[in-house]
Amino acid sequence: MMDEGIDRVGQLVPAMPVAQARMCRLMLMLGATIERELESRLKPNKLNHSEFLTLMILYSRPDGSSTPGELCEFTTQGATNMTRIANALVKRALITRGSSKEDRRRVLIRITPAGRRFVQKMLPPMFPQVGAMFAGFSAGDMRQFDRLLRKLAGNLDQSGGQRLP
Amino acid sequence: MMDEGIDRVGQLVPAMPVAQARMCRLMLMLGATIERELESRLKPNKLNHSEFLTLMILYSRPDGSSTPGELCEFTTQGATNMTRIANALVKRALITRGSSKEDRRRVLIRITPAGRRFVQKMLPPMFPQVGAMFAGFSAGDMRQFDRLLRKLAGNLDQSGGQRLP
DNA sequence: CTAAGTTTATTCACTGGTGAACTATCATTC
DNA sequence: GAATGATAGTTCACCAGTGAATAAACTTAG
Repeated sequence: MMDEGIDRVGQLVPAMPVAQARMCRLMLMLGATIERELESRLKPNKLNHSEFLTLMILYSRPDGSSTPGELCEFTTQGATNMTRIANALVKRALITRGSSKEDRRRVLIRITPAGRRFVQKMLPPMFPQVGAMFAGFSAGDMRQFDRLLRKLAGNLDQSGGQRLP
Repeated sequence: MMDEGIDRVGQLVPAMPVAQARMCRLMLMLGATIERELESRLKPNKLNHSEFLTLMILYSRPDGSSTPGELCEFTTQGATNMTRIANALVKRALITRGSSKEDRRRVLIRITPAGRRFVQKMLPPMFPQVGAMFAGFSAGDMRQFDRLLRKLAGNLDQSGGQRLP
């Protein structure tokens, strides 16, 4: 039903790269679908996607700590939003916020033991669905898919990385 | 840099389907990246993604018309937001809003000649980048990628489609 | 025909995210 | 060692999207 739309636009505007446009649209749709699915799983835990991602990054760190700036970089969030995320997670006692000794501008964010327990409890129920997403994917499919996604990511880095004023 | 994070979480929580989780995260990242890229292209035209999509659907229709409800369905937007989108596009005279004769609850939305011209002018500058996204993709790659994306979409429809109370 | 239920769209209050301005600290240089 | 400039975070005002409540029109059953 989306394909027909793109085809028809391709007829009206013949210079359009139809196949690529279709892929692009597919990626956008799938990204949005997965995001909705994820958020619906997070909602019972009263987390949104960025809060979850932030918490997971901290969880994945051996020392369980980071700074707002670094978290912004890894989550591709603005600093403004990271402030709000940190506020929310601090309020729930999943992380702590303290100031660094060496550089008093920096804020040190650290996951708490309660935060770790929270993650360990929250993750497993999501596994079945993550598995189901890739039902019917052979080992070769997985390899191919990984390769193609990373190739696409590389191309996007190239063309999007033209950011020097 | 993301892979290490997932690997480490996989060590801490051994039941996790690491490969699938990685793909999932990749899809989310790519979806977000493409969306950002698209929106940065749309910004000079003072459109956002949903407004663009709405306009393109109307453009793709032979008669250039639809209703808010139908547009909600195709754009996966809430009715609330569609009202706002229509307001914005009407204000710019890219679409018109009129009420249906047969069913006076329905609102008829129709793209204007100015709207069509606008689309025809706006699209071509985006083509080079859409092409560049898939630079280095062979014909086989494109076929594989399409196949895998649609398989994934099918699986998501299955598990997400459990919506009957 | 009318009462109850359904569908279609809008309004309102709220959440999530962003850019611009601001504050505080650190680094550099004259 | 003050002045200038760069960095890290926060605050504020705004944009985009959502759920719940509402209004208007249609449908159906008695």
